[in-house]
Amino acid sequence: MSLRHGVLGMLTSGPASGYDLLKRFEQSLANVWSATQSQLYGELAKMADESLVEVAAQGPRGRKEYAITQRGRDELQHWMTEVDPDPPRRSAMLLRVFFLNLIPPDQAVAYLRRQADLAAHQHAELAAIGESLRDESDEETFYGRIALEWGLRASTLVQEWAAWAETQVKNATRADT
Amino acid sequence: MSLRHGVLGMLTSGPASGYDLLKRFEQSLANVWSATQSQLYGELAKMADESLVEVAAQGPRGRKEYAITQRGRDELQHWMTEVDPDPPRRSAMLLRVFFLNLIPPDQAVAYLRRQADLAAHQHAELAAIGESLRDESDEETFYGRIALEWGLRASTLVQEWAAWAETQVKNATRADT
DNA sequence: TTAAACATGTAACATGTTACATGATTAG
DNA sequence: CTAATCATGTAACATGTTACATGTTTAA
Repeated sequence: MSLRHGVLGMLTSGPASGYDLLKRFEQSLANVWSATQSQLYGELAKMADESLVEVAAQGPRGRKEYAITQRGRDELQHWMTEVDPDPPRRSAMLLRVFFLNLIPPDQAVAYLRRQADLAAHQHAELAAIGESLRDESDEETFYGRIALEWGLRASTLVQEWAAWAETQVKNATRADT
Repeated sequence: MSLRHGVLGMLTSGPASGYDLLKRFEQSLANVWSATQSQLYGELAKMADESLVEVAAQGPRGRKEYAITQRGRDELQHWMTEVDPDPPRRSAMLLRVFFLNLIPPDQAVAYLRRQADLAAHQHAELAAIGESLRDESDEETFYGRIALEWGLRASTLVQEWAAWAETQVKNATRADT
């Protein structure tokens, strides 16, 4: 149920339409909580039903600007301070690692290198976002930078871990023969 | 569509029933790919329809032992070597970080400390699993250990990052006044 | 004899993805 | 005038969770 909290959080910086929200999810939240257009419109309707948001204004092309209500603020507050985040329960990358014994060691090594490469690319992308934030000063982006730092460290971790794993596989292979 | 690949991977070490598979998912795969009983029975039925697995034997209490077929092995091989794993698209923990500006700095710090604590607990649990694997020798557990090492490093990362973030928040707060 | 473990299956519901359908407004 | 952007909505389908329903076998 975190999509709604993402929406509520976005609405704290001002009213927005479903369309606006989609852009914001794609831009700033893409790496943290993805959402599709379809999901957003559906969730906004449900949240309006439950009075967590309300239609504050209408615009051209049937545009509906939603604003967060007090109930919405309360719900967001509660979620922020009293609900522990669920840890991620699934990693497609690690699931494959579990079954790497099913392919020859050289292919396992290729898999690990590929993961390191993907992580390097991700690191570069995140670093670019960091660069683009260079001018923008604090307040608005402060915690965005904190989250960004997590991403930077996580992608470095994958690269280091994959390199370590590669040496493990090679040692084991040599010891085998 | 990775549940089915998890099942296929499990079945490479021999035939198993839905019940067996559930235990194995709970024990060894819990941190990597979770699955419920309901999901497993449903997926096994679908996979049998598609000839990726077959009922190899029946046992007491209506027990059905499924075995992987050649088609299943081919599918698994393809997934392992030719399909890039999807990166995780959602982190409830980081989503909250994005909105930490909505709560007072001392509460934001409390949030970060809580995440560090949770990560420390997770690290301890994983270390215990590592200990329990101490006796068990290679082959079977080799790549499990590699995956475990990822978990250990990831939980350390969260602790270090949270500590760093805490200093950032404190510096910013002091500079503010 | 009775509790725990074994064993399967399904219904209801929540969440998430892709594709389709429709139309208004703006900028070049 | 016409392409891009703005804007909403829904249908179909896939995936995932919780709860219910049912019955057998084994071990204490």
